[in-house]
Amino acid sequence: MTILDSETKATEHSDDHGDELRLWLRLLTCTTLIEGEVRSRLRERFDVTLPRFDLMAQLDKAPDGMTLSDVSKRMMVSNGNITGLVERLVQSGHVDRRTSEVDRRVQVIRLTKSGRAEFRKMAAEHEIWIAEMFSDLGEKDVRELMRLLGKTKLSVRKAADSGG
Amino acid sequence: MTILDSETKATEHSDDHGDELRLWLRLLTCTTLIEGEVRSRLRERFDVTLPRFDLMAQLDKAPDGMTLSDVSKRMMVSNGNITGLVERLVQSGHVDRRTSEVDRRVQVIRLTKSGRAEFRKMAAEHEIWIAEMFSDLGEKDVRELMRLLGKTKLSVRKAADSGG
DNA sequence: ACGAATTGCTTTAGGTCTAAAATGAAATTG
DNA sequence: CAATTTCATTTTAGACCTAAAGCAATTCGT
Repeated sequence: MTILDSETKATEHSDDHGDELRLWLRLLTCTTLIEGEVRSRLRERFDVTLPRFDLMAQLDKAPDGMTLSDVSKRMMVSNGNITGLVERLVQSGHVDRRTSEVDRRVQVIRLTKSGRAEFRKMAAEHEIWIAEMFSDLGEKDVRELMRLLGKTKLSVRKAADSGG
Repeated sequence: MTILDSETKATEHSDDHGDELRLWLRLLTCTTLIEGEVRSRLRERFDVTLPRFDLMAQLDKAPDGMTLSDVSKRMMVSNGNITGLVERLVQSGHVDRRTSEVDRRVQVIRLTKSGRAEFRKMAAEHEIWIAEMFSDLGEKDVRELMRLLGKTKLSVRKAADSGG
């Protein structure tokens, strides 16, 4: 993987990138399956969408509130997206939004009392659903998967920073 | 993991589902990172969206064409979604769509000649991007991740079938 | 302090996605 | 064979999402 042997590799070791591609597709399949299942259960059980749940999850971890930029970074979605998402959650009374007094560009949002209560109920069930979906994996599997995905995360970030 | 000790577990081992939740969040992060990077590169390099690329990838593997239902199942997205996606690819000349002569409900779609050529070019680069993103993982890591994600896939499907 | 860059958010245009209802074709059933 | 059901697809209504442009507030360099 150093610069030196990358040339060597390119010639002698041919371009066998199929394994990584298959790995990526499998990773994507797992995520899609879980996400779809969570989405459908959230809808049936609580009549809430996944993005709203995710946003509330971020806010639940931040009792002092977050700025829209914070949320956007944490959720890894675009700024413009958050504006509309928050607007709907404000309308439904789950989220409180106010302009910062220190910097009038900034909107600080936080869960309302009822929003937090409702989220906690959903989160409790959600956690059980997830555990259920991973229940065929032993503790060791979970640890190992966690480790390998951690490594993957770093690897992807490195490639994204250098190449994009 | 047997049926027998599942009861024992439930009582003595409390409800520590945090590990699985963290695992899920990490899995989601990895997928989101890779997907975002691929999306942005496809856009910059080929001015194509990820869903279009994905659909073309499915069609490339099926020289005799696919029905919209086939595509919908393979891509794990809703039927209605495919209709619009295909329509745009037909408009841009990448995909050919015709009604089946055996069953007039069915639409058979396939890549056009130019659509296939264009896809192959994109796919070649795409494969390199993916390999690059996983490049910090050794062969052993890749194999192990593949195995664990396979196990995860089965586990999720089981939970989805029984619980949903 | 003052113009330029930056930052935080919103708006816009357009694509993607879902669930649910609707349409039309084929298969099944009494 | 007519009525019903099933199946493939489309339509609808609405939410989600991005990239890019726009706006307003702040900060920076001088």
